[in-house]
Amino acid sequence: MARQSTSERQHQIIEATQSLITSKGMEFVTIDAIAEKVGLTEGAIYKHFRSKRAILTLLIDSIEQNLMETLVNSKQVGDSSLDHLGRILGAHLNDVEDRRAVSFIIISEAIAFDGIFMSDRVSLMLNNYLDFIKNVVNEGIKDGSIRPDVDMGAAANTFLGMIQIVATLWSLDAYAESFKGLRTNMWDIYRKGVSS
Amino acid sequence: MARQSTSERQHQIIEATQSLITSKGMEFVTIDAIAEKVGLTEGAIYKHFRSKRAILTLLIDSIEQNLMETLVNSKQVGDSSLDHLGRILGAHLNDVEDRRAVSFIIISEAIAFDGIFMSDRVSLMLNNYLDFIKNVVNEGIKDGSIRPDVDMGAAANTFLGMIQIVATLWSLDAYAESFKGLRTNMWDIYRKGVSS
DNA sequence: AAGGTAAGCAAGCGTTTACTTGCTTATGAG
DNA sequence: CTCATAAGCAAGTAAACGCTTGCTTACCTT
Repeated sequence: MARQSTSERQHQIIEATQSLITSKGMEFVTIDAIAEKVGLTEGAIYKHFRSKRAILTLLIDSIEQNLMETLVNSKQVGDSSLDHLGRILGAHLNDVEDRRAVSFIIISEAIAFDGIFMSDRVSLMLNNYLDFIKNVVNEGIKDGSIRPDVDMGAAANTFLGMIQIVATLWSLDAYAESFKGLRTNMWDIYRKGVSS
Repeated sequence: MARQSTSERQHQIIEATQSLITSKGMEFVTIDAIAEKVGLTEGAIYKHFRSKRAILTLLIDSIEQNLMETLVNSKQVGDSSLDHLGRILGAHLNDVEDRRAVSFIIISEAIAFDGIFMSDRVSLMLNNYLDFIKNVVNEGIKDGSIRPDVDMGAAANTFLGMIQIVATLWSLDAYAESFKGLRTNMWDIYRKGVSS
């Protein structure tokens, strides 16, 4: 109905896209579906974005930002680096539970989309993420909460793996309930695996 | 050129499909591309399969079979259940290195394809896989190689997570070299996490 | 050798989908 | 109030893709 500015529309459009991905899956993300969700026509979308790729690119930018904010914000005073990792895991699995875990769903799904370009972008995001985790692990070795012979890369990979598999299984709906226990129990295994 | 029987063609077709997925990604898997790879025309594919879905279904059947064979075959005499897990991990990561890890790539990619149906099939496969691992963990608790307070579900999930993340990163080409070390180092973390 | 079965091809159909075009109209600056 | 700007719509284009059709031809059985 009411006309709105491009910046507002852009925001609505990436929100709609995000919502479509989590609720229906990547295959249902068409310009038409996005337009309908926002309350516009297909053509109008192109007043605000040059292409579908541009939409997805901005979406990934926004996801990466959220992701990194989660990483930074979950650190609390008095936490060892190992505690920090535990909180990050908790925060991510919360996102998964709350159906806000586009971050990790998209990793799986976006890969198959738009060929090389998208892969490169997602790959960059993942490497940034892994670098952050590696850094936390490194701090953990310094502050003594993580044993010094742990390989940072392996620790970061395993950590991300735990999150991704939960997101994957959830998105397949293989799940439903068995969540709360899982979080504690997976963390228990990881913690014992890396703590000194 | 030469005519061939449906059973042979079916085999060639799922091989070609598998190869397309690993080399180019799910988006390049079209009937036309498959046909070209096999050396046929599009129409001829439909002499051997009712639909694209039928091709993918048979492919997943074949993948599941390979997967389960790997699980069973990697057990060696004298191995504890924990050792068995270690060998399974090794076998899977070998597959990833050898670009034969369709099993895990497809988990990510096929989800986005063909809606609910495919998801259900993949979900079933994953649950079968996880059940097997849970069982090995359970045996490990009995034979004393795994500590008794480890949650079987969490242990199985974490295990699968390690494999999937490596496959994901590899398929994104975020990798290349840093592989050999990773295998040992990830296993080191996992082992310490679950062993008694 | 004959005939039927089924593998194969070339062409086309119908749908989906990203994107474009030509026009209308709301909005905000001067 | 005026008018340029840009948001929006309806309709259309072109390409991709799954699948079908009508016909041909290789192969196996008898």
